[in-house]
Amino acid sequence: MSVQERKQRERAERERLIVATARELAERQGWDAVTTRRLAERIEYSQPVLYSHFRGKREIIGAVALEGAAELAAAVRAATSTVDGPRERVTALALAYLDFAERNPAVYDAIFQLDGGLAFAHEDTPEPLKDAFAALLESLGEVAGDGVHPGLFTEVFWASLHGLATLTRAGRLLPEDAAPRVELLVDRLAMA
Amino acid sequence: MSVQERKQRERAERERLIVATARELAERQGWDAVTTRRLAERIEYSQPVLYSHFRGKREIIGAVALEGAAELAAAVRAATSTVDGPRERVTALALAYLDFAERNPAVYDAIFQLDGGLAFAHEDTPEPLKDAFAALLESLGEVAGDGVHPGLFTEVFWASLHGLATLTRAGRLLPEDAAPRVELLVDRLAMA
DNA sequence: TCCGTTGTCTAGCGATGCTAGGATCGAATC
DNA sequence: GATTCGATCCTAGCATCGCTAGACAACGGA
Repeated sequence: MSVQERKQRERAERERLIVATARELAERQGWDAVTTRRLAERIEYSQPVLYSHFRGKREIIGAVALEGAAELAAAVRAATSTVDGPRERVTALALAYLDFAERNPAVYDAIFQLDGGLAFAHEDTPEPLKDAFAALLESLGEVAGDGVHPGLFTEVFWASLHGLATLTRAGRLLPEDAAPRVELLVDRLAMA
Repeated sequence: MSVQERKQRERAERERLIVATARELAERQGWDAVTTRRLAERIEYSQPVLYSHFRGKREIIGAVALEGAAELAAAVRAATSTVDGPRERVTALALAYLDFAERNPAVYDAIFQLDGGLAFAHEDTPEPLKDAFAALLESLGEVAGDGVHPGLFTEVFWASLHGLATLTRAGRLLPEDAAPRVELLVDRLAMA
């Protein structure tokens, strides 16, 4: 029994190593640099080992995405928990969200841009993704305004943040004016 | 002289063929299916011919992006030109923008998601891209509100639309609620 | 001590973007 | 009209990609 448990532990540990290495490599050199060969070399195993843990590269991206979604949810909650006032919380949320996207571009891509083979907007959506949306909803639902469904409002606000994040990082928007953009967005969208 | 001119015409014609074929293939089967081999086969030339027109696949994507940007600008102007009232124009703009993204997903990706090797937010940004932004600015600048820079407002509104477009198409948002999302966005962001 | 399972690696497949080098064709010159 | 010469295009190939088959070794249980 104990032998099996040890092997399971080692296997789980190796899986964490794969995900962490993929993430680090992606963050450092971009997802294009995350090839199965390079990844295998970094973890000091051969390529086929990766396929004993994941179906393919997509699933590895998906694993990074889930890990990142949990961190994003935590970051948002941490940023809003210490702030008084609904409107101020929303501002803090927006800044925390954009800050996360800026500091973890590869992870952000894994969550929202790349195909990690994850389901969205269904009941079989992985828990971390639903929880990340829930974290947004907690603060944004307060400022949806009368007669506006909190979920709908959260979707719209989230989409705006997502647009700012991706367009900025893709070089479509200059990062200098990030602050006034957030200010404008919160001023107009948040009621109360 | 006439011989050279004919050759130039034929060359330009072939270049258009390459771009049109790449676009059609991308729209039909996704950008992943647009390989240099398949593209070469479709235009009935060998692969190296592509490289006598473009530096590589990136530049082909860029060419599709420029063509698409011009069409997007035209679509936005067409949708807004026949509408009375600033607010109504903005609603029409938003719907036209999202409609374009939905009906030309591959082209939209080429413009805003993929790396087409294009410069943005600089003075050396290609004209069609600057003009597409200008087309948005024409209608959005009217509803920026007092003391708000029209360019900044346009950026924020555009980012919101971009977020809705990409999240919807990536399966992150359900398409059913598209209409109320737009309504909410226009209601809150547009002043006047 | 032997067997069988489990785990890992080497080697290779088809496909990718891109390029070198030779063949071919047509226009200009004698 | 024959001949050169440059432009144009294609065949063939390189390195790399994601992924997999099959050989091999290591180790627990009989």
